Amino acid sequence: MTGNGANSIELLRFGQMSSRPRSAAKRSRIIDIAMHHFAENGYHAARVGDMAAALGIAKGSIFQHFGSKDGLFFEVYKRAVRSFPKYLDAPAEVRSVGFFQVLQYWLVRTEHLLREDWIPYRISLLGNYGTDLALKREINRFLMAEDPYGTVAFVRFGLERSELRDDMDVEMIVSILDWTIERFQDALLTAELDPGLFRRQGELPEKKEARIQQFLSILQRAIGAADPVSVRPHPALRKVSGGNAAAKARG
Amino acid sequence: MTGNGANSIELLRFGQMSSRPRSAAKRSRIIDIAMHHFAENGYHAARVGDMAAALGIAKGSIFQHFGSKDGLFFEVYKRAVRSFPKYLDAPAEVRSVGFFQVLQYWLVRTEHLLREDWIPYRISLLGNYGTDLALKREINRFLMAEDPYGTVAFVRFGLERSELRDDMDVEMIVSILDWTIERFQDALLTAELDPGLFRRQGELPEKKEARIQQFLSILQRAIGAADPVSVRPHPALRKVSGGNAAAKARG
DNA sequence: ATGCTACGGTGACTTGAGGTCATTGATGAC
DNA sequence: GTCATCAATGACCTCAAGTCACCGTAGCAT
Repeated sequence: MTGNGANSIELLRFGQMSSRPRSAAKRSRIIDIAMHHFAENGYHAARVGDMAAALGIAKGSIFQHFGSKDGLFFEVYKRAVRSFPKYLDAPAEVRSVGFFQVLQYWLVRTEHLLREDWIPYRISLLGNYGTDLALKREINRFLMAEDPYGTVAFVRFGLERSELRDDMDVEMIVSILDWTIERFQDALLTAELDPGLFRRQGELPEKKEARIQQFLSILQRAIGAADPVSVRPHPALRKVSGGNAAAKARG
Repeated sequence: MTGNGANSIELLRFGQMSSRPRSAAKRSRIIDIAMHHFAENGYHAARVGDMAAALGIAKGSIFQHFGSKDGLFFEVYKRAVRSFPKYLDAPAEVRSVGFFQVLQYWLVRTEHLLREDWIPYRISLLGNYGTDLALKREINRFLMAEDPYGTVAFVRFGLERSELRDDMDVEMIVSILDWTIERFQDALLTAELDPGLFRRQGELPEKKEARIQQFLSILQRAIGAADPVSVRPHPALRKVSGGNAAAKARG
């Protein structure tokens, strides 16, 4: 490489340098290419050697940075998952309608997000189902520690608005949400991405809409407050509901 | 091996012989050992060579029978999953109480079943989360085709007794049940078998009971009929519109 | 400028597990 | 007793993960 000096100056301009400037930049490039390879070929079929070749570097370099293929994938997974929006990133006008409106917003949009950018989604699928139990344990630790979708904050949001049952542990609601949303999304999305990977749900687009509404109504009954219309007028956090999502979903 | 003749005679007594008697018996023995190896070491760490050694046969034999490690694992998985009880295998007196009683019965007992025999459970965990997307696709095809837990029949049972909402597709209820039960069981069980693999739920035994009750109540609200007390023995059992479930949910 | 040091990059090498196949040996039919 | 069939064998192949001794360069001290 000839332009090293220029290179680090350029890096400086992006403010990417910490103590190990070139290291960080290179790691990032590796993760980027690796993400494509994993997404396109799956975990096992993706070869570290190919990634190195695509980057024009030696295979050993990758191992020096990430220790192992698992380690590399873990970094890829974290980046992919962090690139997803959090629940409360929904537009303010949607948030103001309420908890279940936010859910609906994301369920409907997931498909569009997927089409724009299927790679991170595929990575998360691999991390959830297609690698190895040891790695999955790390992944779950990460998900619990970082809560990248902001599920906990989202549930608190719903609780503050009295839209969720307050007679259960927060942990329980969070788990239920995480589980069902994840599976439902997988079922919606993999129909096209990986046909046959999950119990098929609504192959037809218009059916898909109906499924989402059904699913939301189920969730609302499951974890929603008993009477979502009568929001107790708490002086401090009085957010008058714009109605309950399930009622709207029907109409 | 010396007792081949005696061996096949013994097999005859069990009526296990089809056109390929020794083949079937050997396949079975291989699957048995393989199940132990997979369960104890995980999918990747389990070595086909070790299994062959443990069986006192050549590695090539195993490949001749199953084609590949994936193929072998698939057979192991099928056997493991088929060894689990179906929902409606619950005792008649439990069944007669109703759908959710059956669910509770199994949730409470799962732990005991696990302790008696953790190996098939571990295999199903591997199949669900720890192998490879291509294999997982096969597994899901199998689960859909065979419905080894009898979820569909179980849901029909609940519908016939008017204990489940009849305003949703059966498919949807089945999916919800499959997803949540699987994840809930995983969360309950892996706390000890694979610490850190799932969001922890009830580390303490007495908490575990409470979790099960909470979980059941959630499920009941989600997919249960609006008024579970009034079980109407409808002769024609179809389309008894139960009114608005959410409104009555608080009882 | 010059030598020194530390560190990231290199690629040939090792390891080791999945998978193959020509050969062998046993089984059952005639 | 002979032969055809087919499963069992184990030496062999392939191929990708992972290692390591060496090297070149950057940054520093003199």
